[in-house]
Amino acid sequence: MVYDAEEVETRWQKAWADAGAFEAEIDHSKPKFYCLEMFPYPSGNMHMGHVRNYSIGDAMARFHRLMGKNVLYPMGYDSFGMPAENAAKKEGGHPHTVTHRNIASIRSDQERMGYSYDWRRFLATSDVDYYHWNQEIFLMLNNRGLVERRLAPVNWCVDCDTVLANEQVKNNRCWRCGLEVVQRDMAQWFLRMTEYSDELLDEIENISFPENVKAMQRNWIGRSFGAHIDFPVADSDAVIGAFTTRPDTIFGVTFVTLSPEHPLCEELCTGTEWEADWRELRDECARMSEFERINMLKEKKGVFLGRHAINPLNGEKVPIYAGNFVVASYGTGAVMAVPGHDQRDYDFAERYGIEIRRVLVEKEGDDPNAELNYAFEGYGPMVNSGADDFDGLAGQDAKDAVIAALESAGSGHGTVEYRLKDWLLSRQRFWGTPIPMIHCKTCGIVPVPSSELPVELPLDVTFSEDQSGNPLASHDSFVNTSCPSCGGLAKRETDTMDTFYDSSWYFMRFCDASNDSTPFDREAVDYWMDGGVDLYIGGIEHAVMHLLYARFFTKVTRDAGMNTVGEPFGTLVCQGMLNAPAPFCSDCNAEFHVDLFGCDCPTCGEKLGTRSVKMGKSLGNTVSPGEMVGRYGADTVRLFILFGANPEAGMDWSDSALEANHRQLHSIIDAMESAMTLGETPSPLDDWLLARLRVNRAAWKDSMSIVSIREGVMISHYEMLSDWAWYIRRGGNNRDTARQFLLGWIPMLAPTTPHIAEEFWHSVGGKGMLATYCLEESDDSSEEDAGVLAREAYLKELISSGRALRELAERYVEEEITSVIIQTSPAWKEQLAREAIQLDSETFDFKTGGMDHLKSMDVFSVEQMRGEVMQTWMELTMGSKKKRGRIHTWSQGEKQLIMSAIDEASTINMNSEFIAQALGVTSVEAYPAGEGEDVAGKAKFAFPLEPGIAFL
RNA sequence: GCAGGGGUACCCGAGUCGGUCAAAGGGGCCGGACUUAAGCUCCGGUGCAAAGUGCUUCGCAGGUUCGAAUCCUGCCCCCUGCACCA
Repeated sequence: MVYDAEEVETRWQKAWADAGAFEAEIDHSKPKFYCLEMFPYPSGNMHMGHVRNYSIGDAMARFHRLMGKNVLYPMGYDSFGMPAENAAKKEGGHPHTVTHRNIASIRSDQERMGYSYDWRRFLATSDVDYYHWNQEIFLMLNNRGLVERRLAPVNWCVDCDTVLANEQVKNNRCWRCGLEVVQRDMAQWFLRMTEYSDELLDEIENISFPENVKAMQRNWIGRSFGAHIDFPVADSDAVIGAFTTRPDTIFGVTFVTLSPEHPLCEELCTGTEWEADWRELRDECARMSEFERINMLKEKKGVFLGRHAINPLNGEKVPIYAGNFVVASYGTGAVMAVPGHDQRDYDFAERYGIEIRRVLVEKEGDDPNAELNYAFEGYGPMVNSGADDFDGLAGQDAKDAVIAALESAGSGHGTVEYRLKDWLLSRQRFWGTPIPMIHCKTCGIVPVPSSELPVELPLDVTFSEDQSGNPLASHDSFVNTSCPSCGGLAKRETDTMDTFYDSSWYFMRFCDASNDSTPFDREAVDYWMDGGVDLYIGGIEHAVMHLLYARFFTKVTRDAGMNTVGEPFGTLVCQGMLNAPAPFCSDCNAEFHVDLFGCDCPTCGEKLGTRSVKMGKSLGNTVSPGEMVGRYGADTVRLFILFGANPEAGMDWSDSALEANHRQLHSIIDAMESAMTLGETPSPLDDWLLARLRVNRAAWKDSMSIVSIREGVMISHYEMLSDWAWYIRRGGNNRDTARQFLLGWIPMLAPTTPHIAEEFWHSVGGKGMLATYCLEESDDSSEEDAGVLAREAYLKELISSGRALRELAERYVEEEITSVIIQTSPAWKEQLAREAIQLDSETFDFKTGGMDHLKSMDVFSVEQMRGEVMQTWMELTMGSKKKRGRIHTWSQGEKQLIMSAIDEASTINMNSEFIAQALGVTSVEAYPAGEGEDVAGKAKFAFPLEPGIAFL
């Protein structure tokens, strides 16, 4: 067949769309399956990373449709954000125009791939009919006390001209543009996500996210249990509150350290001889870039502030320092320092000559006064507390006792600290959801009433390169409004929402995407999201940000009575990197742009090699999906992507592998065509082929169910084809069998290569449309199949060992090899085998009773055979040093063959022509060893299912 | 430093409740068949040795076992995330 991929693919894409094949509705009679990919930011054309993401999702959506599930598989666009705004500036247009142009482009790329989305549920977050509901939800959050406006030091990105949330700062750099962020004090909107810290953390245990994602989230939330301890400052009213996870070391406190930025520092040392040193340290820390700071901090540095703090449990006075290693934003920005049991404090104390006191021993009975030459950070019994109540207590008991003492003394309490901060939501940008708040001089800040939503972004704004700041702020008709409360003149909030807000609930909107009266209907979300999205696929880069925000939103909407879900995502799969070759210098350990292929290293001058690295614009090692689809078709590209590696694994782009996959499709096409021309001759091969279908299909379902798509494709696109080829080679020639086989096989091709599968389906006269077809057969393994398969496997094995032997035989046989004599197992060995299998199935203990049993058997009575009989028996039951007994290694089917007394010799003779051909000889003859001449002394090798083979 | 994941043949990559594992599958390479000719398709080979049973190999070094890619201990290396978090 001439395979015109584009013609076939676009034809079926149209047919599927016309038939509404992928439109999903709530149907309680079927199990649901919600398959979702992280929706894209529409930046223009679809890239290979997208192709991988969606090909995985589409394969799973189609697979689950085949399995009879009611599948929801939607697509939309995360279309608010900076790039559109920047593009608009560049071309002097409006982000809305840019966005819609990009959406049209990526959508048409997706359609060309044939992804089975329910396009009726399309959404774009920058459309009013979406962000209207962002605002509605914002009011809900506000009502629930989860919205807060406060002055706070925030991360500011000069380049993006906006603040960033903590999650969006990586190594002190902006996650989007990479510029270093600076700190600013600003009034900002926050969502109080920390209200949900515990639930967000605790429920990680119960969701099936990959371990690394779970670890990152745990890490990010960073809960630590400990105590808050107040250290009064001597001769002052001031109190230093410190957080510690180790209250059991409180008697080892020999100084207290404040972060240089701590407000108490100034208060304590102003006007004293120590002020100058502190100012210097503070300024130095403030001045340092991230890079310097990391290097600097290897050296713990501090200054004495001239005052002392009082340990509330023993009244001891200890010096107060400011230290460069204390983080202002964690805990209280003050640390009780225990050099004996904290390495950082130890280093610091050593440097400044501060006492290092042991208050824990490693194990009971150790010398409480043994000198410490390193900080012992483990748990052990308390010593030297100066109070008998504590000495001897260890671990949690010790902590509890200290906390209780603090609480009764009124100078501290047990507490929990989190690394997680509230979500800084506001952005000083145009292209985002306007925060529905109004600033009124008389009433203060007033929310826009729900009835007046949506607050729309004005379209009459011109963007230009030289403009800075947020155009909303200078848009009079947007800004000027009246107060909903007093009716007086008021101004709108001009900050917009972080775009991560948009993606925090879109998966719920998809359940009810056209609802124009509420964000979504509760019934719809409860149906589709029961147990969470069944399969969520996307990149690891959202492990913390998006996935955490989405979990937070799902919990809040649940608490607001909008659904009963709680956790948004059931199974999460993070697809691996897509790599492609790029020039690489091994000496400099650096990668270069593809333009430098074959050149010398621009740094050191060595010849550049190549290395597979992440596809990306910066190196130019990208591959255009459009071009590949144009050349080979969408099915080939999908096959390559899905067969190249399992979803989570990284994969390398390879042109030759892509071509190989294209050839594979051609082979499958040829197989389909050859099937149409078969005759009507039944043979035992027919049973074999259909048994293979059942076995393969069962294995395929298992693999696909756990998203091991690569294993699934190996079966559907490779194993099945080899089985078909084997059937033909063996002389299979039955049209009915072929049809049955194809009707079973073609649906297995559909998840990966849906278009060509649909084409096949119609050419063999499959029922209805394959896209909506449902596999009903169950593939329970039957004993009959096992036997049929084992018989054929026996021949395959015979040929395979025959081939190996032929090569050896050639060295010994003078003339050209022309024939093969096969001596099969003598009857008595078969008898022993049957006996052993029988005994084994009765859980007979061969170790203790094996020999006695053998001696009771008839074969054993022939004296001159005893040696061989014994040896055979051992081979069957016990095996040798490195090989287990055959009864343990034979498959179920092989045992069946032996028990049913397969006549190996006649099985071989019936297939002698085929075997002869496979072994490259003109004749093959078989007989049981002992019933003919012992050719070449091969009788001794004859064993059940392993005949002795002689080449002549 | 902490946490998570890895190290398998020329390459990619399965395999880890111990034996059926010299180790699936694909790519590449080699050989054969078909063909006027193939870069097409099909078949076979691809650690060493060998008329079959043997040897060496799954990051390194030990250990458990009749038997280890698989289990245990220690070490080395790579990737990813967090990072003076008290």
